[in-house]
Amino acid sequence: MMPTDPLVLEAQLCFSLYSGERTVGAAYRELLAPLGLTYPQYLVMLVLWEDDGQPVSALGRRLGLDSGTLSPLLKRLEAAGRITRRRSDGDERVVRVHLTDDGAALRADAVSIPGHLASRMPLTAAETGELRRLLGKMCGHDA
Amino acid sequence: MMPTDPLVLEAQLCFSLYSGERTVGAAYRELLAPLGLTYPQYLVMLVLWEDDGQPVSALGRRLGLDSGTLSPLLKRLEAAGRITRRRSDGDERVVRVHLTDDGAALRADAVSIPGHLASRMPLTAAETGELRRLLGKMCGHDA
DNA sequence: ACCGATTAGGTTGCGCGCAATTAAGTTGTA
DNA sequence: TACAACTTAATTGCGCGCAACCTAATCGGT
Repeated sequence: MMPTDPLVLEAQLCFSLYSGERTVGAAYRELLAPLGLTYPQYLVMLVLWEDDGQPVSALGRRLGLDSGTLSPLLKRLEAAGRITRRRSDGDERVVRVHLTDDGAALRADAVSIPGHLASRMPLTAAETGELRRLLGKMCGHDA
Repeated sequence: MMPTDPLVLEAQLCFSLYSGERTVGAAYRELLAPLGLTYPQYLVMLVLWEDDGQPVSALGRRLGLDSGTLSPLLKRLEAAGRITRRRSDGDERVVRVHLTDDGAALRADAVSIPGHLASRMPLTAAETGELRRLLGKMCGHDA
């Protein structure tokens, strides 16, 4: 019984993750193209649909992204007419991100996406749940 | 019993994957910095350590990357002295990627990386295996 | 031998991610 | 009230990923 070489590509979790993320990303890209959203932009919109008017910092905390990523992304969403950015009244440092009517309406077109994606993935609902659980545990989301 | 809103960020597999990939990526970045390699460059080196002198197309097939990603990445590895690129003798279209002595020697510094990473991740070996299995199945790597 | 189709790789353009820096606003403390 | 420490975003620079396009080399059929 030979021990598996630890440096074989497929033996490394990193490659499964790397590869899996890009596979799912490609599927989302396809579904999101009609909405005129990229995959990260969709994630930002999800957070805004949950709770409109959040500061940039809150979006960053929720998604694990910093201003270096969010600032230009939000600028593009603003240019596309999906959001507006306004300095907060109380604290001029914070920029609050608000949905436009167009941005809020986009939610209706997005509700079907998780279902479409689940149906095209060769995993059962139980497997998907287990996958989410393991990924969450991996990131230290204690549960 | 309310049904969970399908658009809640955390209910979506995509976000677990997105987030997990970046978490693991950050861990690799830290371990790879002393070697002067980025995470994708490390994946390319893994493939070359397994089998030196492969054409660019073979690297792309193995990693799921196209020339738009690989060409500049390989150029940077070449500039760093880790690889060389030579047109194939038989077919002038194919470019074969070869490790330099430096690139080959780097393998010795890399063998400890998978172990270090596994030890800092809050998953058991069994969980990691299950995670890899699910990710593989998700990507259609029939097994 | 010729010519269209195919294949391999490179280039361009754009949108992330992330580190590092900067600028502006706010808070705490003397 | 002055002033240093802190907080919030924006900016810069670089390296991916990927789509779209381009060029050069090879192959296939006639």
